[in-house]
Amino acid sequence: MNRSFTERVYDIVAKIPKGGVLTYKQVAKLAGSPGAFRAVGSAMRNNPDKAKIPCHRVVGSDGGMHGYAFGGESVKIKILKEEGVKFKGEKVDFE
DNA sequence: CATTTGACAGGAA
DNA sequence: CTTCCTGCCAAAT
Repeated sequence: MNRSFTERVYDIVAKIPKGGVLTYKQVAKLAGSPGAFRAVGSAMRNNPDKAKIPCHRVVGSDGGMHGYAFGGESVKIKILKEEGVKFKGEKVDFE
């Protein structure tokens, strides 16, 4: 398991089901460091493989986004809607 | 080893 | 509701 925290994050994000969204905090927690949500964002920004890392399924604590490395936040929201995620204004609607 | 940075979170004003 | 500050963690330089 020579996997860095970031590697683990990629694995977790890649496992997010379609129509589902996890917060940076959740991903960080699942990755083993419940306080490393910042490192999670850094990993997403690196995004070594967008085809396997749906970073658009990772949102902030308020269900909003802070950026998207492949088109912009607007596109990110659009993709999530296409995935079947409900939106509340410009933020993901949890439930 | 020390410093800087970042797609964050939470609280205060 | 918006803006600023602080705290936390990991990777990069």
